[in-house]
Amino acid sequence: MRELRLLDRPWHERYSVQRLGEFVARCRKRGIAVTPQRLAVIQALLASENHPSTDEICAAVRRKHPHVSLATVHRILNEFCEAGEARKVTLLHDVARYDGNVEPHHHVVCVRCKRVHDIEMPDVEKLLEGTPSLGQFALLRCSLEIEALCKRCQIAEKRERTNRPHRAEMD
Amino acid sequence: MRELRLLDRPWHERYSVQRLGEFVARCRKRGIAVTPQRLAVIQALLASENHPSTDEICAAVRRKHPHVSLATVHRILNEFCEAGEARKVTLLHDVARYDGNVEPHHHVVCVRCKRVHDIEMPDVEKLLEGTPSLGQFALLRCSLEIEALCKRCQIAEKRERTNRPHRAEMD
DNA sequence: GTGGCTGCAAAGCTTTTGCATGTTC
DNA sequence: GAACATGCAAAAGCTTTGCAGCCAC
Repeated sequence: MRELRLLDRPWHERYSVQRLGEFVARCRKRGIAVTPQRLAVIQALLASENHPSTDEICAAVRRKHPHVSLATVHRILNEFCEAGEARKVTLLHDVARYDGNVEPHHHVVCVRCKRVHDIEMPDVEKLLEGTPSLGQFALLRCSLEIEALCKRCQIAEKRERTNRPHRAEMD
Repeated sequence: MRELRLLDRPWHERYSVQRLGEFVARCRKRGIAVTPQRLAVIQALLASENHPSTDEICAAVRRKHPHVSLATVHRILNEFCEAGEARKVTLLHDVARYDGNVEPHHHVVCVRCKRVHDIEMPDVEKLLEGTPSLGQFALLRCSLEIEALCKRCQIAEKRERTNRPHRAEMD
């Protein structure tokens, strides 16, 4: 399998320009107001090639709008994730979680209740064979995180969707 | 690829018993004192099939040792991770990190400085094809997290290992 | 003009740290 | 007995929330 490669800068550039161009239209469609703060946050987010923390985004935003509050950046980033404008890299970030199983294995995570279960998938480790490094990174090991919905949360989501007046919600 | 499966309880049981049996010997080998608190934590960790938070471990430990402090559980779990007795499921847990790229893609993470870079690996998405669910979990999407060391940290680690162990650098 | 958005400050959580005391080897 | 581990409480981070004022639509 020889498809493993870092996403490069030209790709990133083209993607960002396109997303930025669509941003206002997407907000309108979702009924989200287009404010200077939201524009500044999406710009900072798309400009960054690291995966920035709220603090870093806030610092970038403040270079042009020094008055912007950290709390607002938090609120905006959360909205963006719900709206599909951004993705939280750290699904399980709120509390540290530990695993007594130190053998190589992978995880299924319920995106709603954050329950985690181990899975076995021996072929995944092979993905790294023959690729000791990637750009500046020396590869050590890999683990697959499968996002899922557990039974209990499937039922809860269905109930919520039928009971509650529907927002435009795309999966 | 038909190897995807949840790790089941019998496997977990056997593994835990073995690890627990080796625990004291492993501590001796590493020069870590065997205290009642550390024993209670490793027991709680191996007994759990969820991936418990520090708080949950502490609650489990307190059922037998009501005096144990949450700070101690934190300290012990961190030690266990360094000693290879446990694994932190949430590598990037300290701060929330966001990604402006909402297309399916994967990540390389430097385990030392936590720098993250996007990677493309189209075949990985195919791992889930033909497996809509696993046990109680309805699968949605997956993302591969490759643990690695970036150039800067490779150099830093090498320096640390050859020089005497000074840990005076942070960026 | 109105409903939603923002800034500020305070509160809420999780995790870490300092220090005196207690334990392991 | 010496070095290390623990408990407690306080501090340190990150994130969320309440509320008055402001702005996009």
